Amino acid sequence: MATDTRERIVISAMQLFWEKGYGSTSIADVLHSADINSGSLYHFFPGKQDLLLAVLSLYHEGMPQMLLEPAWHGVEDPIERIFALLARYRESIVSTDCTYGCPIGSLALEIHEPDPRVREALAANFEGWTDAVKACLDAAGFRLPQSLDRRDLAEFVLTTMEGAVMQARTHRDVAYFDRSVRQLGNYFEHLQTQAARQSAGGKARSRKSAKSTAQRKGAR
Amino acid sequence: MATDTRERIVISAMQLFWEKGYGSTSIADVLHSADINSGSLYHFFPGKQDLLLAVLSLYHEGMPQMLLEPAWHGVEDPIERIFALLARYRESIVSTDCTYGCPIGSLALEIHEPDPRVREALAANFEGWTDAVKACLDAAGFRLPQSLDRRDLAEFVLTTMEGAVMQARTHRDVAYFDRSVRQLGNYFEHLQTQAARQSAGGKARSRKSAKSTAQRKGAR
DNA sequence: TTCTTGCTTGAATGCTCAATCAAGTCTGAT
DNA sequence: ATCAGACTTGATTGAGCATTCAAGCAAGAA
Repeated sequence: MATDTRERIVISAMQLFWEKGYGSTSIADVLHSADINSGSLYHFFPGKQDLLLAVLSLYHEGMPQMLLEPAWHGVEDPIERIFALLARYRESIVSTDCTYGCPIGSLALEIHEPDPRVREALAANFEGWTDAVKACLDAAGFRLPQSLDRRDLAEFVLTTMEGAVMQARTHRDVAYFDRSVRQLGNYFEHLQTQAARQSAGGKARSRKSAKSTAQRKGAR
Repeated sequence: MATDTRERIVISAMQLFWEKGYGSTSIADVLHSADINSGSLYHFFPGKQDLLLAVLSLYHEGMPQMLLEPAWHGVEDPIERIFALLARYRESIVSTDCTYGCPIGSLALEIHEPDPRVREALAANFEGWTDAVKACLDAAGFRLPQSLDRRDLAEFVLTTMEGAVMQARTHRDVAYFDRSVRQLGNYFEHLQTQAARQSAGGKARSRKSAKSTAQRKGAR
Protein backbone atom coordinates (compact mmCIF):
# COMPACT_ATOMS: atom_id res chain seq x y z
CA MET A 1 0.00 0.00 0.00
CA ALA A 2 1.08 3.54 -0.68
CA THR A 3 0.79 4.91 2.84
CA ASP A 4 2.76 1.96 4.05
CA THR A 5 5.63 2.71 1.69
CA ARG A 6 5.78 6.34 2.63
CA GLU A 7 5.78 5.40 6.29
CA ARG A 8 8.54 2.83 5.83
CA ILE A 9 10.66 5.44 4.08
CA VAL A 10 10.27 7.99 6.86
CA ILE A 11 10.89 5.46 9.62
CA SER A 12 14.00 4.15 7.88
CA ALA A 13 15.29 7.65 7.35
CA MET A 14 14.59 8.56 10.95
CA GLN A 15 16.62 5.61 12.17
CA LEU A 16 19.48 6.21 9.74
CA PHE A 17 19.71 9.95 10.39
CA TRP A 18 19.94 9.14 14.08
CA GLU A 19 22.63 6.51 13.60
CA LYS A 20 24.77 8.11 10.92
CA GLY A 21 23.62 11.69 10.66
CA TYR A 22 21.96 13.40 7.71
CA GLY A 23 24.98 14.00 5.51
CA SER A 24 26.42 10.54 5.93
CA THR A 25 23.13 8.83 5.15
CA SER A 26 22.81 8.29 1.42
CA ILE A 27 19.53 7.92 -0.41
CA ALA A 28 20.79 4.45 -1.32
CA ASP A 29 20.99 3.66 2.42
CA VAL A 30 17.35 4.64 2.85
CA LEU A 31 16.27 2.69 -0.23
CA HIS A 32 18.01 -0.41 1.04
CA SER A 33 16.71 -0.07 4.59
CA ALA A 34 13.12 0.53 3.46
CA ASP A 35 13.45 -2.06 0.69
CA ILE A 36 12.19 0.12 -2.13
CA ASN A 37 13.50 1.70 -5.32
CA SER A 38 14.53 5.25 -5.91
CA GLY A 39 11.48 6.01 -8.02
CA SER A 40 9.18 5.27 -5.11
CA LEU A 41 11.06 7.55 -2.82
CA TYR A 42 11.05 10.38 -5.33
CA HIS A 43 7.37 9.79 -5.92
CA PHE A 44 6.71 10.83 -2.31
CA PHE A 45 9.54 13.25 -1.69
CA PRO A 46 10.94 15.83 -4.12
CA GLY A 47 14.41 15.45 -2.59
CA LYS A 48 16.48 14.39 0.36
CA GLN A 49 15.75 17.57 2.26
CA ASP A 50 12.00 16.99 2.10
CA LEU A 51 12.64 13.60 3.60
CA LEU A 52 14.44 15.31 6.45
CA LEU A 53 11.46 17.61 6.92
CA ALA A 54 9.16 14.61 7.12
CA VAL A 55 11.42 13.03 9.75
CA LEU A 56 11.44 16.22 11.79
CA SER A 57 7.65 16.39 11.52
CA LEU A 58 7.39 12.86 12.80
CA TYR A 59 9.61 13.66 15.76
CA HIS A 60 7.53 16.72 16.51
CA GLU A 61 4.15 15.09 16.17
CA GLY A 62 5.25 11.85 17.80
CA MET A 63 6.78 13.51 20.83
CA PRO A 64 3.86 12.91 23.20
CA GLN A 65 3.50 9.23 22.33
CA MET A 66 7.08 8.34 21.52
CA LEU A 67 8.85 10.29 24.24
CA LEU A 68 6.71 11.84 26.93
CA GLU A 69 4.21 9.07 27.68
CA PRO A 70 6.84 6.34 28.08
CA ALA A 71 9.02 8.62 30.18
CA TRP A 72 6.19 9.71 32.45
CA HIS A 73 4.41 6.42 32.88
CA GLY A 74 3.85 5.97 36.60
CA VAL A 75 5.38 9.33 37.44
CA GLU A 76 2.93 11.95 38.62
CA ASP A 77 4.99 14.53 40.43
CA PRO A 78 5.76 17.33 37.94
CA ILE A 79 9.33 17.88 39.07
CA GLU A 80 10.04 14.17 39.09
CA ARG A 81 8.68 14.10 35.56
CA ILE A 82 11.40 16.45 34.41
CA PHE A 83 14.08 14.15 35.75
CA ALA A 84 12.23 11.12 34.42
CA LEU A 85 12.47 12.71 30.99
CA LEU A 86 16.20 13.14 31.43
CA ALA A 87 16.44 9.55 32.65
CA ARG A 88 14.82 8.48 29.39
CA TYR A 89 17.63 10.11 27.45
CA ARG A 90 20.10 8.43 29.76
CA GLU A 91 18.65 5.04 28.88
CA SER A 92 18.91 5.81 25.21
CA ILE A 93 22.56 6.81 25.62
CA VAL A 94 23.38 3.66 27.55
CA SER A 95 21.52 1.36 25.20
CA THR A 96 23.57 2.63 22.26
CA ASP A 97 26.90 2.37 24.10
CA CYS A 98 27.14 6.14 24.28
CA THR A 99 27.34 6.45 20.53
CA TYR A 100 24.06 8.12 19.66
CA GLY A 101 22.68 11.23 21.29
CA CYS A 102 19.63 13.41 20.91
CA PRO A 103 18.64 13.17 17.24
CA ILE A 104 17.37 16.73 17.09
CA GLY A 105 20.47 18.16 18.73
CA SER A 106 22.75 16.24 16.40
CA LEU A 107 20.88 17.43 13.35
CA ALA A 108 20.79 20.98 14.69
CA LEU A 109 24.56 21.11 14.90
CA GLU A 110 25.29 19.07 11.81
CA ILE A 111 23.35 21.19 9.37
CA HIS A 112 25.26 24.41 8.94
CA GLU A 113 23.42 26.18 6.16
CA PRO A 114 19.89 25.04 6.73
CA ASP A 115 16.99 25.79 4.50
CA PRO A 116 14.68 28.02 6.55
CA ARG A 117 12.06 25.26 6.69
CA VAL A 118 14.58 22.84 8.18
CA ARG A 119 15.72 25.39 10.74
CA GLU A 120 12.14 26.08 11.70
CA ALA A 121 11.37 22.39 12.02
CA LEU A 122 14.35 21.96 14.34
CA ALA A 123 13.31 25.00 16.36
CA ALA A 124 9.75 23.68 16.58
CA ASN A 125 11.06 20.44 18.05
CA PHE A 126 13.01 22.33 20.70
CA GLU A 127 9.98 24.47 21.35
CA GLY A 128 7.77 21.42 21.84
CA TRP A 129 10.25 19.94 24.25
CA THR A 130 10.52 23.07 26.36
CA ASP A 131 6.75 23.51 26.30
CA ALA A 132 6.39 20.05 27.83
CA VAL A 133 8.92 20.88 30.54
CA LYS A 134 7.35 24.26 31.15
CA ALA A 135 4.00 22.56 31.74
CA CYS A 136 5.65 20.53 34.49
CA LEU A 137 7.20 23.62 36.02
CA ASP A 138 3.83 25.37 35.96
CA ALA A 139 2.27 22.35 37.61
CA ALA A 140 4.89 22.57 40.35
CA GLY A 141 3.20 25.81 41.41
CA PHE A 142 4.44 27.26 44.67
CA ARG A 143 7.18 24.69 45.06
CA LEU A 144 9.30 26.92 42.84
CA PRO A 145 10.00 30.60 43.52
CA GLN A 146 7.37 32.92 42.12
CA SER A 147 10.11 35.21 40.89
CA LEU A 148 11.39 32.47 38.61
CA ASP A 149 10.54 32.56 34.92
CA ARG A 150 9.40 29.05 34.14
CA ARG A 151 10.08 29.23 30.45
CA ASP A 152 13.66 30.29 31.11
CA LEU A 153 14.11 27.35 33.42
CA ALA A 154 12.49 24.99 30.92
CA GLU A 155 14.96 26.14 28.28
CA PHE A 156 17.73 25.60 30.79
CA VAL A 157 16.62 22.00 31.27
CA LEU A 158 16.92 21.48 27.52
CA THR A 159 20.29 23.20 27.57
CA THR A 160 21.44 20.81 30.26
CA MET A 161 20.15 17.75 28.44
CA GLU A 162 21.80 18.67 25.16
CA GLY A 163 25.11 19.69 26.69
CA ALA A 164 25.17 16.61 28.89
CA VAL A 165 24.39 14.26 26.01
CA MET A 166 27.13 15.87 23.94
CA GLN A 167 29.77 15.27 26.58
CA ALA A 168 28.64 11.74 27.35
CA ARG A 169 28.85 10.88 23.67
CA THR A 170 32.21 12.52 23.16
CA HIS A 171 33.77 10.81 26.17
CA ARG A 172 31.86 7.58 25.59
CA ASP A 173 30.88 7.68 29.24
CA VAL A 174 27.40 8.25 30.72
CA ALA A 175 28.96 9.54 33.91
CA TYR A 176 29.36 12.90 32.18
CA PHE A 177 25.62 12.96 31.58
CA ASP A 178 24.90 11.94 35.16
CA ARG A 179 27.08 14.60 36.70
CA SER A 180 25.48 17.41 34.73
CA VAL A 181 22.01 16.16 35.56
CA ARG A 182 23.02 15.98 39.21
CA GLN A 183 24.07 19.63 39.09
CA LEU A 184 20.70 20.51 37.60
CA GLY A 185 19.09 18.53 40.41
CA ASN A 186 21.07 20.50 42.93
CA TYR A 187 19.87 23.73 41.33
CA PHE A 188 16.28 22.51 41.58
CA GLU A 189 16.75 21.74 45.27
CA HIS A 190 18.06 25.22 45.86
CA LEU A 191 15.08 26.67 44.04
CA GLN A 192 12.66 24.59 46.07
CA THR A 193 14.15 25.52 49.42
CA GLN A 194 14.12 29.15 48.32
CA ALA A 195 10.45 28.83 47.42
CA ALA A 196 9.71 27.15 50.72
CA ARG A 197 11.46 29.94 52.61
CA GLN A 198 9.62 32.61 50.67
CA SER A 199 6.20 31.09 51.15
CA ALA A 200 6.88 30.56 54.87
CA GLY A 201 7.96 34.20 55.19
CA GLY A 202 5.18 35.27 52.87
CA LYS A 203 2.50 34.28 55.34
CA ALA A 204 3.99 36.68 57.87
CA ARG A 205 4.61 39.55 55.43
CA SER A 206 2.42 38.86 52.46
CA ARG A 207 2.69 42.31 50.92
CA LYS A 208 6.46 42.03 50.48
CA SER A 209 6.30 38.60 48.87
CA ALA A 210 3.80 39.95 46.38
CA LYS A 211 6.38 42.54 45.48
CA SER A 212 9.01 39.88 44.86
CA THR A 213 6.70 38.29 42.32
CA ALA A 214 6.71 41.46 40.27
CA GLN A 215 10.47 41.60 40.58
CA ARG A 216 11.12 38.98 37.82
CA LYS A 217 14.38 39.71 36.15
CA GLY A 218 13.93 38.95 32.50
CA ALA A 219 10.94 40.41 30.78
CA ARG A 220 10.73 38.40 27.57
CA MET B 1 58.29 28.10 2.98
CA ALA B 2 57.12 24.67 4.06
CA THR B 3 56.01 25.51 7.59
CA ASP B 4 54.10 28.43 6.20
CA THR B 5 52.17 26.22 3.79
CA ARG B 6 51.29 23.68 6.42
CA GLU B 7 50.12 26.45 8.71
CA ARG B 8 48.02 28.06 6.00
CA ILE B 9 46.36 24.73 5.32
CA VAL B 10 45.46 24.15 8.96
CA ILE B 11 44.21 27.69 9.47
CA SER B 12 42.08 27.50 6.34
CA ALA B 13 40.67 24.14 7.37
CA MET B 14 39.95 25.43 10.88
CA GLN B 15 37.98 28.33 9.49
CA LEU B 16 36.09 26.22 6.94
CA PHE B 17 35.24 23.43 9.37
CA TRP B 18 33.82 26.07 11.66
CA GLU B 19 31.78 27.72 8.92
CA LYS B 20 30.56 24.71 7.00
CA GLY B 21 31.33 21.70 9.15
CA TYR B 22 33.71 18.87 8.41
CA GLY B 23 31.60 16.85 5.99
CA SER B 24 30.51 19.82 3.92
CA THR B 25 34.02 21.17 3.57
CA SER B 26 35.69 19.65 0.53
CA ILE B 27 39.42 19.29 0.09
CA ALA B 28 38.97 21.56 -2.91
CA ASP B 29 37.55 24.24 -0.57
CA VAL B 30 40.66 24.02 1.58
CA LEU B 31 42.96 24.09 -1.45
CA HIS B 32 41.25 27.20 -2.76
CA SER B 33 41.19 28.96 0.59
CA ALA B 34 44.85 28.21 1.32
CA ASP B 35 45.80 28.85 -2.31
CA ILE B 36 47.71 25.63 -2.87
CA ASN B 37 47.42 22.45 -4.93
CA SER B 38 46.27 19.08 -3.80
CA GLY B 39 49.75 17.58 -3.93
CA SER B 40 50.96 20.01 -1.31
CA LEU B 41 48.15 19.16 1.03
CA TYR B 42 48.69 15.46 0.63
CA HIS B 43 52.38 15.99 1.17
CA PHE B 44 51.65 17.16 4.70
CA PHE B 45 48.51 15.18 5.50
CA PRO B 46 47.79 11.58 4.55
CA GLY B 47 44.09 12.34 4.29
CA LYS B 48 41.24 14.62 5.25
CA GLN B 49 40.92 13.08 8.69
CA ASP B 50 44.51 13.88 9.57
CA LEU B 51 43.79 17.46 8.65
CA LEU B 52 40.92 17.37 11.14
CA LEU B 53 43.27 16.03 13.80
CA ALA B 54 45.68 18.88 13.12
CA VAL B 55 42.83 21.38 13.48
CA LEU B 56 41.74 19.85 16.76
CA SER B 57 45.34 19.96 17.99
CA LEU B 58 45.54 23.62 17.13
CA TYR B 59 42.33 24.33 19.04
CA HIS B 60 43.67 22.42 22.01
CA GLU B 61 47.12 23.95 22.05
CA GLY B 62 45.88 27.41 21.15
CA MET B 63 43.18 27.51 23.80
CA PRO B 64 45.13 29.63 26.31
CA GLN B 65 46.17 32.25 23.78
CA MET B 66 43.23 32.17 21.40
CA LEU B 67 40.42 31.83 23.91
CA LEU B 68 41.28 32.25 27.56
CA GLU B 69 43.64 35.22 27.49
CA PRO B 70 41.36 37.42 25.38
CA ALA B 71 38.35 36.43 27.45
CA TRP B 72 40.04 37.07 30.77
CA HIS B 73 41.91 40.24 29.95
CA GLY B 74 41.15 42.70 32.72
CA VAL B 75 39.07 40.20 34.64
CA GLU B 76 40.67 38.93 37.81
CA ASP B 77 37.81 37.54 39.88
CA PRO B 78 37.68 33.79 39.26
CA ILE B 79 33.90 33.55 39.14
CA GLU B 80 33.62 36.58 36.90
CA ARG B 81 36.16 34.86 34.65
CA ILE B 82 33.78 31.99 34.10
CA PHE B 83 31.06 34.33 32.91
CA ALA B 84 33.59 36.33 30.91
CA LEU B 85 34.41 33.12 29.08
CA LEU B 86 30.73 32.59 28.33
CA ALA B 87 30.48 36.22 27.23
CA ARG B 88 33.25 35.50 24.74
CA TYR B 89 31.13 32.79 23.17
CA ARG B 90 28.22 35.16 23.13
CA GLU B 91 30.25 37.65 21.13
CA SER B 92 31.21 34.99 18.68
CA ILE B 93 27.58 33.99 18.24
CA VAL B 94 26.46 37.56 17.70
CA SER B 95 29.29 38.39 15.31
CA THR B 96 28.28 35.53 13.05
CA ASP B 97 24.58 36.38 13.14
CA CYS B 98 23.85 33.30 15.24
CA THR B 99 24.96 30.99 12.46
CA TYR B 100 28.13 29.49 13.88
CA GLY B 101 28.49 27.94 17.30
CA CYS B 102 31.22 26.26 19.27
CA PRO B 103 33.46 24.58 16.71
CA ILE B 104 34.32 21.67 18.97
CA GLY B 105 30.71 21.03 19.91
CA SER B 106 29.61 21.11 16.29
CA LEU B 107 32.30 18.66 15.26
CA ALA B 108 31.53 16.45 18.24
CA LEU B 109 27.92 16.05 17.14
CA GLU B 110 28.56 16.01 13.41
CA ILE B 111 30.99 13.12 13.38
CA HIS B 112 29.03 10.01 14.12
CA GLU B 113 31.50 7.21 13.63
CA PRO B 114 34.69 8.84 14.70
CA ASP B 115 38.11 7.32 14.43
CA PRO B 116 39.29 6.82 18.01
CA ARG B 117 41.96 9.47 17.55
CA VAL B 118 39.36 12.03 16.49
CA ARG B 119 37.14 11.17 19.41
CA GLU B 120 40.05 11.52 21.80
CA ALA B 121 41.06 14.84 20.31
CA LEU B 122 37.52 16.14 20.79
CA ALA B 123 37.44 14.82 24.35
CA ALA B 124 40.82 16.43 25.05
CA ASN B 125 39.42 19.77 23.95
CA PHE B 126 36.47 19.45 26.30
CA GLU B 127 38.83 18.34 29.05
CA GLY B 128 41.05 21.38 28.52
CA TRP B 129 38.04 23.66 28.69
CA THR B 130 36.70 22.19 31.91
CA ASP B 131 40.19 22.21 33.43
CA ALA B 132 40.37 25.93 32.83
CA VAL B 133 36.95 26.46 34.44
CA LYS B 134 37.82 24.16 37.31
CA ALA B 135 40.92 26.24 38.00
CA CYS B 136 38.62 29.26 38.40
CA LEU B 137 36.31 27.37 40.71
CA ASP B 138 39.28 26.23 42.80
CA ALA B 139 40.48 29.82 42.96
CA ALA B 140 37.04 30.85 44.24
CA GLY B 141 37.89 28.92 47.41
CA PHE B 142 35.41 29.35 50.23
CA ARG B 143 33.02 31.41 48.16
CA LEU B 144 31.60 28.11 46.95
CA PRO B 145 30.30 25.36 49.23
CA GLN B 146 32.98 22.96 50.36
CA SER B 147 30.63 20.07 49.70
CA LEU B 148 30.55 20.96 46.03
CA ASP B 149 32.62 18.97 43.57
CA ARG B 150 34.33 21.59 41.46
CA ARG B 151 35.01 19.33 38.51
CA ASP B 152 31.32 18.43 38.33
CA LEU B 153 30.41 22.09 38.33
CA ALA B 154 33.05 22.86 35.71
CA GLU B 155 31.56 20.19 33.46
CA PHE B 156 28.16 21.71 34.09
CA VAL B 157 29.42 25.08 32.89
CA LEU B 158 30.54 23.44 29.65
CA THR B 159 27.18 21.67 29.43
CA THR B 160 25.43 25.00 29.76
CA MET B 161 27.61 26.69 27.17
CA GLU B 162 27.13 23.95 24.59
CA GLY B 163 23.41 23.58 25.14
CA ALA B 164 22.89 27.33 25.13
CA VAL B 165 24.90 27.79 21.93
CA MET B 166 22.91 25.04 20.26
CA GLN B 167 19.60 26.68 21.03
CA ALA B 168 20.76 30.17 20.09
CA ARG B 169 21.97 28.83 16.73
CA THR B 170 18.84 26.85 16.06
CA HIS B 171 16.52 29.72 16.86
CA ARG B 172 18.87 32.29 15.34
CA ASP B 173 18.48 34.32 18.51
CA VAL B 174 21.11 35.03 21.17
CA ALA B 175 18.41 35.54 23.74
CA TYR B 176 18.26 31.76 24.11
CA PHE B 177 21.94 31.79 25.02
CA ASP B 178 21.47 34.65 27.43
CA ARG B 179 18.59 33.05 29.29
CA SER B 180 20.47 29.80 29.88
CA VAL B 181 23.54 31.68 31.06
CA ARG B 182 21.34 33.70 33.38
CA GLN B 183 19.99 30.50 34.90
CA LEU B 184 23.55 29.33 35.44
CA GLY B 185 24.28 32.68 37.07
CA ASN B 186 21.33 32.21 39.35
CA TYR B 187 22.66 28.78 40.33
CA PHE B 188 26.03 30.33 41.11
CA GLU B 189 24.38 32.92 43.32
CA HIS B 190 22.58 30.21 45.22
CA LEU B 191 25.84 28.34 45.68
CA GLN B 192 27.59 31.43 46.94
CA THR B 193 24.93 32.32 49.48
CA GLN B 194 24.93 28.72 50.62
CA ALA B 195 28.70 28.90 51.06
CA ALA B 196 28.39 32.16 52.94
CA ARG B 197 25.77 30.69 55.26
CA GLN B 198 27.89 27.62 55.87
CA SER B 199 31.05 29.50 56.64
CA ALA B 200 29.16 31.88 58.94
CA GLY B 201 27.60 28.95 60.75
CA GLY B 202 30.87 27.07 60.57
CA LYS B 203 32.57 29.51 62.89
CA ALA B 204 30.00 28.75 65.55
CA ARG B 205 29.85 24.96 65.06
CA SER B 206 33.01 24.06 63.19
CA ARG B 207 32.79 20.35 63.85
CA LYS B 208 29.45 20.03 62.04
CA SER B 209 30.60 22.01 58.99
CA ALA B 210 33.63 19.73 58.73
CA LYS B 211 31.22 16.85 58.51
CA SER B 212 29.33 18.49 55.64
CA THR B 213 32.61 18.67 53.71
CA ALA B 214 33.00 14.90 53.93
CA GLN B 215 29.38 14.53 52.86
CA ARG B 216 30.09 15.13 49.11
CA LYS B 217 27.59 13.29 47.09
CA GLY B 218 29.35 12.06 44.01
CA ALA B 219 32.61 10.24 44.66
CA ARG B 220 34.23 10.15 41.24
C1' DT C 1 -13.35 -4.12 -21.40
C1' DT C 2 -10.71 -0.09 -21.44
C1' DC C 3 -8.94 3.88 -19.51
C1' DT C 4 -6.95 6.56 -15.75
C1' DT C 5 -4.48 7.32 -11.85
C1' DG C 6 -1.28 6.18 -8.33
C1' DC C 7 2.54 3.77 -7.59
C1' DT C 8 6.86 0.98 -8.77
C1' DT C 9 10.93 -0.52 -11.30
C1' DG C 10 15.89 -0.04 -11.99
C1' DA C 11 19.10 1.49 -15.32
C1' DA C 12 21.14 5.81 -16.64
C1' DT C 13 22.99 10.61 -15.93
C1' DG C 14 25.98 13.92 -14.55
C1' DC C 15 28.26 15.73 -10.85
C1' DT C 16 31.37 16.12 -6.76
C1' DC C 17 34.56 14.30 -4.11
C1' DA C 18 38.99 12.35 -1.80
C1' DA C 19 42.99 10.69 -3.20
C1' DT C 20 46.95 9.67 -6.63
C1' DC C 21 50.91 10.38 -9.33
C1' DA C 22 54.42 11.50 -12.60
C1' DA C 23 56.81 15.40 -13.64
C1' DG C 24 58.58 19.19 -12.13
C1' DT C 25 61.16 23.18 -8.97
C1' DC C 26 63.67 24.93 -5.27
C1' DT C 27 67.29 24.71 -1.52
C1' DG C 28 70.98 23.70 0.93
C1' DA C 29 74.81 20.32 1.54
C1' DT C 30 78.99 18.37 -0.45
C1' DA D 1 78.71 22.19 -10.01
C1' DT D 2 76.15 18.36 -8.58
C1' DC D 3 73.08 15.94 -6.09
C1' DA D 4 69.41 14.61 -2.72
C1' DG D 5 65.51 15.52 -0.49
C1' DA D 6 61.81 18.51 0.48
C1' DC D 7 58.14 20.56 -1.55
C1' DT D 8 54.82 21.83 -5.58
C1' DT D 9 52.14 21.33 -9.74
C1' DG D 10 47.75 20.07 -11.78
C1' DA D 11 45.68 16.64 -14.60
C1' DT D 12 43.66 12.22 -13.63
C1' DT D 13 41.23 8.42 -11.49
C1' DG D 14 37.51 5.98 -9.79
C1' DA D 15 34.06 5.68 -6.41
C1' DG D 16 29.83 7.46 -4.55
C1' DC D 17 26.30 10.51 -4.74
C1' DA D 18 21.34 12.70 -5.56
C1' DT D 19 18.32 12.78 -8.94
C1' DT D 20 15.84 11.51 -13.44
C1' DC D 21 13.16 8.96 -16.53
C1' DA D 22 10.98 5.85 -19.66
C1' DA D 23 8.62 1.89 -19.04
C1' DG D 24 5.68 -0.97 -16.54
C1' DC D 25 2.06 -2.65 -13.10
C1' DA D 26 -2.31 -2.83 -10.39
C1' DA D 27 -6.88 -1.59 -9.35
C1' DG D 28 -10.88 0.93 -9.42
C1' DA D 29 -14.05 3.89 -12.57
C1' DA D 30 -16.58 4.26 -16.88
